[in-house]
Amino acid sequence: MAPVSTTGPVREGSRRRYEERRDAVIDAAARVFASKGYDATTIDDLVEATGLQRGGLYHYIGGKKDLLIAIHERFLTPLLEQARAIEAEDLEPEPALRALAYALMDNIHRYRDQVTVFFHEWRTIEGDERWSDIRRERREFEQIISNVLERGRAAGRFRFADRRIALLGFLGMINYAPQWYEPDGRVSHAEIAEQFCDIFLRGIAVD
Amino acid sequence: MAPVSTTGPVREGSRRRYEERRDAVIDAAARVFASKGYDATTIDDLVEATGLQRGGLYHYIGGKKDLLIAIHERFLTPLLEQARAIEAEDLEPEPALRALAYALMDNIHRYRDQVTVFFHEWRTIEGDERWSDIRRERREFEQIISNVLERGRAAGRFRFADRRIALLGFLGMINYAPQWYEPDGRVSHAEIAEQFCDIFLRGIAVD
Amino acid sequence: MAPVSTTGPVREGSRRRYEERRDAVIDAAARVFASKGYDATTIDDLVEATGLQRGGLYHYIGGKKDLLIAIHERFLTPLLEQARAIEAEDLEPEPALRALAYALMDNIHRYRDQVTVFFHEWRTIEGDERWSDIRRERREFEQIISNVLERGRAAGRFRFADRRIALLGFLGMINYAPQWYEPDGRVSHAEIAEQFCDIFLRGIAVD
Amino acid sequence: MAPVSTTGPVREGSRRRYEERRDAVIDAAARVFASKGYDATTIDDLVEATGLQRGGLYHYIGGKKDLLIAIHERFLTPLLEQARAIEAEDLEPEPALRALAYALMDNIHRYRDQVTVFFHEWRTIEGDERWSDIRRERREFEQIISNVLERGRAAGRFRFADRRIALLGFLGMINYAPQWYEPDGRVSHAEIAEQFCDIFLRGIAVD
DNA sequence: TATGAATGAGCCTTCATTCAT
DNA sequence: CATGAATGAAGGCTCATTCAT
Repeated sequence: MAPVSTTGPVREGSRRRYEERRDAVIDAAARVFASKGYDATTIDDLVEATGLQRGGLYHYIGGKKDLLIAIHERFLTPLLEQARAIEAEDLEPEPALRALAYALMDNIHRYRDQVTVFFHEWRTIEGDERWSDIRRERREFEQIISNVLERGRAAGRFRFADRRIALLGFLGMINYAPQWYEPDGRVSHAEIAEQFCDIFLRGIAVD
Repeated sequence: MAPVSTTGPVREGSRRRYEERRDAVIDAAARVFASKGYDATTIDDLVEATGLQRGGLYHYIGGKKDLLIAIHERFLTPLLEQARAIEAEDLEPEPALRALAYALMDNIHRYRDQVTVFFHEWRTIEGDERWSDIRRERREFEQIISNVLERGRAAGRFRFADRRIALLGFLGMINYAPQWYEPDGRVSHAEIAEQFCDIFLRGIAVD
Repeated sequence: MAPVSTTGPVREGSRRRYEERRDAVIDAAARVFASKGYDATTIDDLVEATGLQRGGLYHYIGGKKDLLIAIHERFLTPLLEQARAIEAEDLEPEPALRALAYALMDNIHRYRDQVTVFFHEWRTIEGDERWSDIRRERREFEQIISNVLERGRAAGRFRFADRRIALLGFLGMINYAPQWYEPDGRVSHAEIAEQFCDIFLRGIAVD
Repeated sequence: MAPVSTTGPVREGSRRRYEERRDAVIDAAARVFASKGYDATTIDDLVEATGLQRGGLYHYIGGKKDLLIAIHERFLTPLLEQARAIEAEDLEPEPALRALAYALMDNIHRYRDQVTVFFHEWRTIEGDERWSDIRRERREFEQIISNVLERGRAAGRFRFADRRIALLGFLGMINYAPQWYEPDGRVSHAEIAEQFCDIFLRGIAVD
């Protein structure tokens, strides 16, 4: 490599390469965790899945548990951004709920491994210091949906005996999907979101 | 007491005591697994939870993994019996679905620990030989619900774009409950089932 | 049972029954030890082999290790008696050696399990206090053979470079038999003893 | 050193070091097994004997049982090579048998611990998949000796009632040696082999 | 950066033996 | 004599992580 380019660009480049590899490690871990479970996965499984060596792996991760945190950030951050964007659009309650359902289902589709991992292993990181951040983000996401429900009710468009129960029913329909959803299945993730919304919205519709 | 009758009752009694203790072990295990997770639970945790010693524990279980099987049977068997009884009653589609929802929610309420454990750890027993039995029972339960949906549609009472998606939406609402349900919460499990049915049944109702 | 006979005969009878059962336990243990090895055999294996229960077994044995001692006494005592009897007969060296070889081979044939067990597991009881007794008996048996060899040499009938090596060669031929001998084999144990003697005696014969 | 050549030798070197240490582990295990017995030897005994720690030990072995296989290969492979070489020399029956006896006794002398271990513990690996390989090698070794006996008989030099019994007598003399042989004893292993051959060859000689 | 040998705590399980009934 | 539940020490093995090279 030429000495001229070593200072600036190279450091940029090496940092980028570092982060690319790190992301590749996280995704590989998500894949393995999703298929065997977190505890049943050994560092050697990750070594095999990443093509790195045991020691090399630790250049990219702090430890096995950190991967769980990283895996979660991987899908929750973009999901929350989408939800905030939808909220900012100030749509009518029905299309807002549909947009949120689609975003969530799209997230499940895109980050299926990551979502699956989190779904099964969140208790593992429950005691971790970063758990509160994750918890806050999840709460915020749920609050955005809850707000839409409330807006619909206030506008006389939605009705339900208990808003929280309605919210949890809505979330349950979609969040249960990682347990059965298959990317190449008969029904696409977008159609699933649509059909769930059809049922749920008619279910809470006034009239 | 005549010598003839001594063997019978005594053996009966000791067998009963054995099974009672075994059930107590399984329930204790379910409680601990539900709170710490299966992998994070050590045999010593179970020793502490049961009051037995390490070796004594193994009189009642074949191994740690067997507990997972036993825990599942604990709640799935009565649930399936209830579902079959409901099916045998030959109710109208709407009350049939409500009865099934109630049974499922009641099951979650009663066997909360067991359901929670299964929900998180079923993959651990996926490879086990007894897994196929469990799988079959679960399939049968789902089929019973699916049949109700089909009957409703055939009778012109229900409508949905895809029966399987509707089924999974229904199951998702309820099966997601172990993730948030608290026995002493504001809304009872019966009310939860009722509200979910209100939404879902209106959501798929014709008219 | 009539009260009259309880005093004398009954105690005799019960003691005999006790010893019969004890012997049955020892033989069953020898059979299992011979086939699976001492360490690999569990008390439960013996429970199964004897038809007794765990606790009941301990009425007949002091412990697992004691069985090893008992098993050895089972074959060594009669063997030594035979050897002493042969020695007392004051035969010529050749027939004396043949008689001893036959006695040893007969012993292997009769107490095959016991001999096999001892052959593999004698080190287990090496530290035991009763080991010295066993050792002494074995020494005495070997000494009897050694004496015959010496008598033969003194009489100008046998020749060998080293008496101990000759003795060990002779013992090796026969003692190695438990490793390959099968009771229903083509060649009987008596014929084996005979052929070994044919070879060995010609091998050390003067002229 | 040119970068190109660094990979090769270095890997060679580390592989060699690995194998050297592995052999050291196997020999240490043989020593301990020979003195205390396989079952009575704990992993901690091996830890102490090797200077490694528990986990480090498992870099070199697959498990305790694997050591037994490795220990056997350690002495059987060179023995079989020697036997094949002797066979290839096409010696007269008498010197051929002497050469084989010497090779076997030399093997016992050199790999005393390993032979002792195998002698006592072969049943432990009887069920192992690699057992058939070992069995085959042993059979081949015995067959080589058997062939010599047959050649001798065909040439009118040897006589015996049954070739297999003669073979087993010959093997027994030598194979029994690990039970009593001591390296620093009065008679060397070469002399032992010689004296055994003197007796056995005269024993089966024609004339 | 990369390697992989080494660590050592900790896990699940087995098993000979005891003892209240 | 018989039972079998209970004991508890000990064993083989795994695995996340470290660190000298």
